[in-house]
Amino acid sequence: MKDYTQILRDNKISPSIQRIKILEFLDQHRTHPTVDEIFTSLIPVIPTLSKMTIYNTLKIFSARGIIKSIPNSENVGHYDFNVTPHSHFKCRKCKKVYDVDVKLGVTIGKNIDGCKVEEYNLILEGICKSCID
Amino acid sequence: MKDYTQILRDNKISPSIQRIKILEFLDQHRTHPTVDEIFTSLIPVIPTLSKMTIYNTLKIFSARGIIKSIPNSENVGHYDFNVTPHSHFKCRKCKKVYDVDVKLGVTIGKNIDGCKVEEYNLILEGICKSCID
DNA sequence: AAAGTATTTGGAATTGTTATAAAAAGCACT
DNA sequence: AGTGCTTTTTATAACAATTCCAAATACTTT
Repeated sequence: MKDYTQILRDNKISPSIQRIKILEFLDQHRTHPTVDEIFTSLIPVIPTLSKMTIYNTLKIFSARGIIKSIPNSENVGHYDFNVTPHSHFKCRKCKKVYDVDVKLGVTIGKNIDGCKVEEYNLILEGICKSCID
Repeated sequence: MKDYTQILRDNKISPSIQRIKILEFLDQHRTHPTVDEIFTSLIPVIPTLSKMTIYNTLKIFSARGIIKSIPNSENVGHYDFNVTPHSHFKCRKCKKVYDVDVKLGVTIGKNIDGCKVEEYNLILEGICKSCID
C-alpha cells in the first residue's frame, strides 16, 4: 500500500482525509474515473463528502502534476493517476479504455514546426482484442 | 466554392439550407468550432436557426464521416471538417489550435496489441512558434 | 389540395461544472 | 483548554452544454 499522505506532503498539499482517499482511489482505479464515479465510490467511506471537494482536489492534483485529465469527446472530465507518457485505446464495442504504448514522432520537450511540445495525448479508437474474437 | 449540396447528396443527406450552411461554415472555418460559435455565426444568415438543429446536424455529419468531433479537456464539443488523419497542436499561451503532421507508430486499419485501430486523435500541447519569440 | 414523412424549432429537463459564502477543521499561541 | 487565524470542506445556487420532447414547418408523393 502506497503512502498517499507522503505523496501529498511531497507536493506541498496538506493531507486531508478527502484528498488521501481521492488519490488512493485514482491510484487503484486506472480506468480514468469521472468525478461522479469517484463520488459514488467514496461517499460510503466519507459520508459528508461533497462533489465540490472532488472538483477542487482534482484541480489541485492536476496543477501539481500528480494526476492528469485526459481529453475525450463526451464532454465529461476523466482523470488518470498515470502521468508518465502513454496513450489510450478506446474500444468502440465494449467502451473500455486500455493503456497502450505507441511510438510517436514527437517527444516531450522537443520541438515540432518550431513549437515546443510540453505534453501529448494520443487517443486511439477501434475494436479491442477481446471484442474482435 | 465547393458544392456542399452535392456533398450532402453523395452522403444521402437531404440538403436543407441549415445543413448546407453548417457544412459550409465548417469547411471555411478550420478552427474546430463549437456549437455556440456556429450558432452565433449563422443566426444572421438563418434567423430562425435553433441550436438543436446544429446538434442534430453535427451528429448526422459525424455519423456519416463528413466531419469529426475532436477530443478535448474543456467539456465542450469541437468539430473538424478535416477528416484526413492529422494531429492538433494547442498553444497554452494564445490558445490557438494548429493542424500538424506527426509520425505515428500506428496507422488506421492496422493492429496494435491485437486491437484494430479505426481512428486516432493526437493532441499536442505546449507553446507555439509565435508565442516563443 | 391532401396525406405522409422528414426536418426544424422552442422550451423544458438533465447533466457536468463553477461560484459563493457559511460551517467545520486544523494550527499556533498563550 | 481557549482564542484567533487560516485552510478545507460543504451545501446551495448559478451557469453552461447538451438532450428530450412535442408542436410547427417544410418537403414529397399522390
